[in-house]
Amino acid sequence: MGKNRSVPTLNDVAKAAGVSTATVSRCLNSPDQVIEATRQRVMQAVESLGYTPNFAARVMAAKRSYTIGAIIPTMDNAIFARGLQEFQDQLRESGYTLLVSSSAYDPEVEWEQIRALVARGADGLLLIGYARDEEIYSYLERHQVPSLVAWSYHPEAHRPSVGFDNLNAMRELARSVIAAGHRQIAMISGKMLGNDRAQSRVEGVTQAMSESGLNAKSLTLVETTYEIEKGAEAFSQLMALSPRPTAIICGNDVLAAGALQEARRLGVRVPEQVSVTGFDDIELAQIVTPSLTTVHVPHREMGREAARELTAMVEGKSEGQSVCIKTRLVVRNSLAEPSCNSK
Amino acid sequence: MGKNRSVPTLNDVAKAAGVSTATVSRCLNSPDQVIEATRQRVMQAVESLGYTPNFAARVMAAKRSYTIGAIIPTMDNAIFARGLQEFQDQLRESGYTLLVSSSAYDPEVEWEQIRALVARGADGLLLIGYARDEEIYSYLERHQVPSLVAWSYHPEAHRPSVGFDNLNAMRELARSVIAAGHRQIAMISGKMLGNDRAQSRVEGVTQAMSESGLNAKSLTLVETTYEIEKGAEAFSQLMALSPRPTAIICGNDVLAAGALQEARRLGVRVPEQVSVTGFDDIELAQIVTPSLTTVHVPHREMGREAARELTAMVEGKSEGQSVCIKTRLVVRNSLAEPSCNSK
DNA sequence: AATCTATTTGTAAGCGCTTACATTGATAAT
DNA sequence: ATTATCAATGTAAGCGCTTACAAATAGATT
Repeated sequence: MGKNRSVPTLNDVAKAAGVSTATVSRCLNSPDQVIEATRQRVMQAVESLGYTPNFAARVMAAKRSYTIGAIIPTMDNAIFARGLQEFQDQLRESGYTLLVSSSAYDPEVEWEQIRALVARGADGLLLIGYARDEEIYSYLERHQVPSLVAWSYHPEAHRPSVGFDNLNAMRELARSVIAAGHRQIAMISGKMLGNDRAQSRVEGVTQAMSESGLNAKSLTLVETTYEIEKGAEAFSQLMALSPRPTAIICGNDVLAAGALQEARRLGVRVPEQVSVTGFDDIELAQIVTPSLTTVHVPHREMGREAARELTAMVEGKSEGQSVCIKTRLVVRNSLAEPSCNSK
Repeated sequence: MGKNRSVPTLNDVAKAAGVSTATVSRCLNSPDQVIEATRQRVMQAVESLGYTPNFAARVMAAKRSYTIGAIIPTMDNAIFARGLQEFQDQLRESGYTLLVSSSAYDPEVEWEQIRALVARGADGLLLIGYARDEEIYSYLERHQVPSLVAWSYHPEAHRPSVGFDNLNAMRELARSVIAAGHRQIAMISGKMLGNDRAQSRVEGVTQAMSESGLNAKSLTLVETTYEIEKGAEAFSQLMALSPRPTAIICGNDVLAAGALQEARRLGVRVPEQVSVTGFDDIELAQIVTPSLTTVHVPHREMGREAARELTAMVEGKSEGQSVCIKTRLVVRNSLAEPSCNSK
C-alpha cells in the first residue's frame, strides 16, 4: 500500500530488513554464513516484498547460472523426449534448470541456439551426436562451457559422450535379419549429412552384410528425413523395385512405422511378404501392427547418466568421462524368414 | 597470438575498432544509426575477435531479452511437440528464441519454471491451459511479463488464449458416438486436477449425453495419467465391468492407443465389440489398428497464431486477443455401431 | 588487561551492456 | 558571416547482483 509498484530488488530487501545487500545475498546463497536472527529478519522481508532474484544480474555477477542447455534436432517425435525428460528430472534434483531448444536438424539453427544458450549463461550444454563444425567446439572451449555429446558413443572419439554404439547395435540387428535368411535387403535411413547416428547405423548394416559374405554394395539405400510419411514414401519406392527387397531395415521406429503404414495401404503383408525393422524402441514400436523388431535404447538410463556426467563436468569434478549405454535387440513380429514366393 | 585468451567484451571490440562502446553497441543493435565506414571497422573487429554479446549483461541493461519461454506439461508424448515446433519456427522468424521447460504435470514444478524463465528475462510466456494458481498470474503481472494461454480456449475466459474449445469439440465427438447407437459409454480421462482441458473434455461428453436424454451420471469415468500403459490398464478395468461399455471415449489419442493395445491383448475386437475414440489426431491416430476416430486439432496453426499473438503482446501491439482454433471431427475405423451380441 | 582469533556484517568494486544526454562537426538557412 | 539544424559519436550513469576485503564484535588465550 503506497509502496512503489515495481519489482523489488536486493536493495529493497536490504533496506526493509535493515542490513546490507551483502547480507541479503548471503542469506540467499549461503545461509549458514549468517546468524539465525538476521536470517529470519531478511527472509521475512523477502517474503513480504515478494522478492525474486534477478537472474541476469546474478549470472553476471556470479558467472554461474545453474542452467543447462540442450539442443535437440527435433521435438516432433518421441526419440529424444523420454531421455530428455529423465535428464531434466535429474538436473532438477541437483538444482539445475534445463532449457531446451530444437534445431530442426539444421546445423545453422543449432549454431545459433548454442550461441543463444551460451550467451544466456548456460553452465553446460548437452548436444546430440558428435558431428558438427569444429568451430563450435572451439567456441565452447573459449567460453569455457563444458559440453557433453549424447545419443551417440564412439569408442575412439575423444569427446566426452554418454550414448550408445549405433554402429554395433545396428550391426547386431542386421545380423539377425541376415540370419533369418534375407538376402535382398534394403534400408531406409535418415539423412546422413551431419548426423553421425544415421551414418553409423548404415555402416552397421553394411558391415553385417560384408561379414556374411553379402555384397554390401547391393544394399539399396533410401535416405530421407525422419517423418512417418517419408518412411511410407520410401517404402512404396522400394516395393516398386525388382527384385523386391525381402527385408527393410529402417533407421528408426518412426520410419518403420511409416513403412508399415504404407505396406498396409499397398496390401503388402508384413512380415510374410516383407520384413521391417526399426530402431530406438519408442512406444510406437509396440503399438504398430505388427509390432516392430527393433533395437531397444534405454533412454532413461542415458538421460540419467548424461545428467550425472554433465553436472560433474560443470562443477569441475570430471574432465568428461564417456559412458556407453548398452542397447538390446528386441525381437517382435515384424521380422520373419523370407517366404518362398516372395522372390 | 599473445592476446588475452578470455572472452572478448564490448570494450575490447571498441578498443580494437578505435571507437566508443556506445558505437559498437549501436552497430549491433541499430546499425543505421552509425555511418557505413565506422560500421565496417567495428564489424571487422567483432569478426576478428570472435565477439559474442553477453546476454545477461544485455538483458540487464536493456530489460529485453528477445526470449520467449514455454512451459509444457510433458515432452514425453507428441501432443505438444508439433504445435511447439511451429511456435518456435514463427518466433525465430521474428527474432525471438524459444526456451522450453517441462513441468511433468506438476503445478509446483511449473511455478518454479515460470520463475526461472521470468528471472532469466523472458519477454513473454506461453502456458498450457488456464488452470493455475492466481498468484502466478499476479506474479507475472507484477513482473510485467505478458503470458498467453494455449491449447485451451474458453469463450468466457478473460485471459488471452490461443487454443481450441475442448468442451465443444469433445461434445461433437460424443454426439456421433451416441448417434452411432451407443448407450453404454465409458470414458478414460486424463487427470482432471489442475487440467482444464481434461475437465472440459469430460464435460463435453456429459453434456452430449444429457442432450440425448442419457443419464450423464451413468458415464463410467476412469481418471489416469496420460500414458499408453495407463490407457491399457483403464481399458482392462472397463472390460471387467458388467454391463460392458460398448464405446470408450478417451481423453486423448495416447490413452486410446493404450486401450487399443489392451483390446488386442484381451482379444476384444475393435470396433466390432467395443468402439474407441481419441482426441488430438496426432500421428499415432492413423498408425494404430484400427485407425482412430478422433478430433483433429490443427496444432501447427495454433502454434503459428500463438507466436503471432504473443509477440504482438510483448511488443505492446496487442493487449491480448484470444483466438479460437477450429477443430474437426475425424471419423476413422475405431468407431462403429454397437453390435447386437455385445450386450 | 592486552592480544589474538573467529565470526558476523558492511563497504564498494565490478560484471558487460544500453542509452540519455552532451559534444562535435558539417550543412542549410538566414 | 552568423545561427539553427542535424547526423554521428562519445561520456558516463546505471541495470541488480556477488564477493574480496575491511570493520566490528565477542570470546578465548596469555
